[in-house]
Amino acid sequence: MHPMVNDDGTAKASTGPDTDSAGAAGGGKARTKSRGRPRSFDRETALEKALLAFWEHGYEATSVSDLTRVMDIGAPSLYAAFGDKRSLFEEVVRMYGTRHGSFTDRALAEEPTARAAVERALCEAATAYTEPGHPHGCLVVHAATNCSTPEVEKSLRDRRNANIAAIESRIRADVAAGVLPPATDAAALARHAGAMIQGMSQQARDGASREELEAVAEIALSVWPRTGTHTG
Amino acid sequence: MHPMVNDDGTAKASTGPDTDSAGAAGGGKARTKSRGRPRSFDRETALEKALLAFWEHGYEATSVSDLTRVMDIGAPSLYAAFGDKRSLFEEVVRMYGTRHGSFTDRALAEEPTARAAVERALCEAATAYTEPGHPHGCLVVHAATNCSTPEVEKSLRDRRNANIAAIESRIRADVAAGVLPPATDAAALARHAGAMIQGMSQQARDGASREELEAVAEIALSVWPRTGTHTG
DNA sequence: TCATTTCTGTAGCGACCACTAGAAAAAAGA
DNA sequence: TCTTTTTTCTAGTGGTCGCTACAGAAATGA
Repeated sequence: MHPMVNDDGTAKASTGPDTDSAGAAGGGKARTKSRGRPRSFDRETALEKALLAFWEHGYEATSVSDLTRVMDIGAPSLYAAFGDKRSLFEEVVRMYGTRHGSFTDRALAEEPTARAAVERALCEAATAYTEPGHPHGCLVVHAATNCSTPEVEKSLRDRRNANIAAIESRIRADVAAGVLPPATDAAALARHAGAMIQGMSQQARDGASREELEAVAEIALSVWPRTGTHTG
Repeated sequence: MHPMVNDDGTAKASTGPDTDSAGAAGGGKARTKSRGRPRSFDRETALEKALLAFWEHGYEATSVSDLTRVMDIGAPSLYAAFGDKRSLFEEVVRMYGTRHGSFTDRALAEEPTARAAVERALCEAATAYTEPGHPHGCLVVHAATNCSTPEVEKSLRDRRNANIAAIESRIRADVAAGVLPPATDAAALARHAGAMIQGMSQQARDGASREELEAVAEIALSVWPRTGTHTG
């Protein structure tokens, strides 16, 4: 009845037996074949379809009936495989995070300075938010604003604020390392970058092209002292 | 049956007679007393309540039953006075525009330079978006994202893009007047300001304080050459 | 007083919402 | 083959959506 998380990290409602399951004392994923009727659809493919639907229309405006149509499965199959609508959305958000929404984290981890990381993040935002093949803008920014389910709204807001906190922490590290001047207002600079990314996402939704967003990003970047090693 | 616009500029469904109405040849608003049972609520007060509800929860997530509750009127009264839900929302957006959402237009009209206008707009945005007594952020930005009624979504998007176009046109005027260098990318600079305002609105929704937004605005303003006369 | 006009409350319309009971179908194990 | 397990399809559940028919209430004009 209740959703659970199984060994491949995905939330499921009733996939996998409710009994002691695989590898209670064994070696993990020994069970390769389940026992009953096999699923007639590919779970990940269906999840991708759900991602596109939620990305385009948001959590509330995407009805279960919309979902079953684009995923091409019946409602009972959806509920059996993904739990309820909220669990499905949470799983969609997780997939979005790993596939489309991790460029800022990657930039913060891989670039040598905060300045270079933000430069790369803004530049990649311009690309990602206008990429063909999926809706424009950021799902985390737009899929649960004005949502009558407060928990869903909060979960996305937490992700947005966590992103800004990560930028701020990277900036503080540079200040501590002497890469940025000690008087740097790390919180404000991080919030500026976050607001910029979110504003660019809104602009992408409103029709701005990649080139236009890149021009915006370049302007926004000029507020940073040029101390990084990443030369755009 | 069909909504109509009467002489005070407000959209109404069946307020005012369908006959030749007041002042077909007379002096305008001669009719002060209507004929039937008088309305038991103040139309503007009810509209303000609707504004707050739509502002907080957005177009879709605010149901007619929510509206009748906060406006403290019955559904038939709502429909008689405001038409359907969409007309009511449009009127709410108009009220929002005149009461809360015109600071950019005012700044563009009153400040001597584009730079000063954007500075004032960003500063007033920080104040307006965090003002107590009403929801944070901008209704035009947040009330109809992920809306399953495309016309409503488009109407707010048009307003956002019109705002940016107005900024761009003000910048072009300064370029033509020699206040800004000829090489200025007016479109990008305007879009940057628009994205900044929208990002600040999102930040306000996500919990940023007025002071935090002002710090962001100050950073964002540093991309402009300091040629204005408005000294913040 | 009475007819006319307009608004208000009740009560409910069909459509859609998220969700599910129950039976048939398709696999594995005995 | 027969049982067990799981998924599928059909057909709904109660609830809410935006919206309205209808009758009574409250005003004006005759």
